[in-house]
Amino acid sequence: MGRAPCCEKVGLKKGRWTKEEDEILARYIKEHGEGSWRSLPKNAGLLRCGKSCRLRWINYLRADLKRGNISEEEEEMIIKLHATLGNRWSLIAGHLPGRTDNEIKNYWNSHLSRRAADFRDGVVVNVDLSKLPGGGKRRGGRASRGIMAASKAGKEKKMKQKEKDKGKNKVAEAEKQEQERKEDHDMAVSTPASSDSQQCATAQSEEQAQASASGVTSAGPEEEDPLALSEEMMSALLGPGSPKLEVGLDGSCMYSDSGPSVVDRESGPTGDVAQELGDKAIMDWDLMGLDISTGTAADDMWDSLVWDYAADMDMAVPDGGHRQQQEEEVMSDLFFLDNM
DNA sequence: AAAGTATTCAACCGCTACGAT
DNA sequence: CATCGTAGCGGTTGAATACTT
Repeated sequence: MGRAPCCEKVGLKKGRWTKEEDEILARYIKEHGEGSWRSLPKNAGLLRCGKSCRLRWINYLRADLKRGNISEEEEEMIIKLHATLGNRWSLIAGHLPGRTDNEIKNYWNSHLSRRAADFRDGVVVNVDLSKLPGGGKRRGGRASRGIMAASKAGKEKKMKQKEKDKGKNKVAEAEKQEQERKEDHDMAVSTPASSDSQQCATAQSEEQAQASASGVTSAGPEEEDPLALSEEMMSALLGPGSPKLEVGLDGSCMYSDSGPSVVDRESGPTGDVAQELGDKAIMDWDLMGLDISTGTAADDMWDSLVWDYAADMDMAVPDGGHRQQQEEEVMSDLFFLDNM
């Protein structure tokens, strides 16, 4: 015997909520409080299922919801949290007061995932958009929120368009530099993410690429990298009361002893091993077997990230067949590049 | 101005975890 | 322990809309 449906579907309204329905729901919850979603629509006189009511309340009607565009800070937070938590939108939303999981999920899917996907393979392609069919112009489609907001005023619109183009140039410049760097370092090829188990590495790869794309390595001093790995951000990721993270000269992440508490070396957030060095605990971030070596200064961390592909394979993928498969993927990527 | 296309986002759907019985 | 009901989560869908041609 199958389970009874969560709500009586017959005769219930679906689709967009009307203003009247919103008012009824909001008024009812104001009087009776949240909960009992199954009985709520009946009691409130709504022709909706409880699930729909709950969703409408949580995602739209709650008083503490933040309206308006996602700020740069929030966007940065989402990116970092997603790199750590994956698609656990409710958890991510928990770190962003006033934002719902649905909103964040939508924002990710429409704004951020594509950006991430562009760099997912770690193979950054330098493409002259002007040489593409149509001169690389977009063929229709709704503008992003930022552009939409700017389009409210004609002058602002033009200004925003300029900024947009500037951003494109910035990305292209970063890609160009990345390409040059690749030519300089034959082995500096990042690994394509091939499974969920490499999500952390993928996230790292994304961040690397995004940091690159945002001008860390090429932009002038006026360009502030919105996606830079900040100490505050990482500390926030580790939860309240966590010590600050510092990036060591050798690429290891280091907990500063200035933090309010000492991190249990056995249960670091994502690090596999912690070792004592003086009065500091140093985390060697394994990152799912991907070795990351950095340059000599933490400031240049992203600039000088080197993904030692061969070494990774030896260490992380002992299985010969799997290794060969991944090597083929990389070769495939390179072949694709050659034929661009 | 109309048609075509891309994008956004509210809402739905299916699944699962968890508490109650 | 098994079953049921509920809440919550993440994936997906489709209408609305913006933009280009």
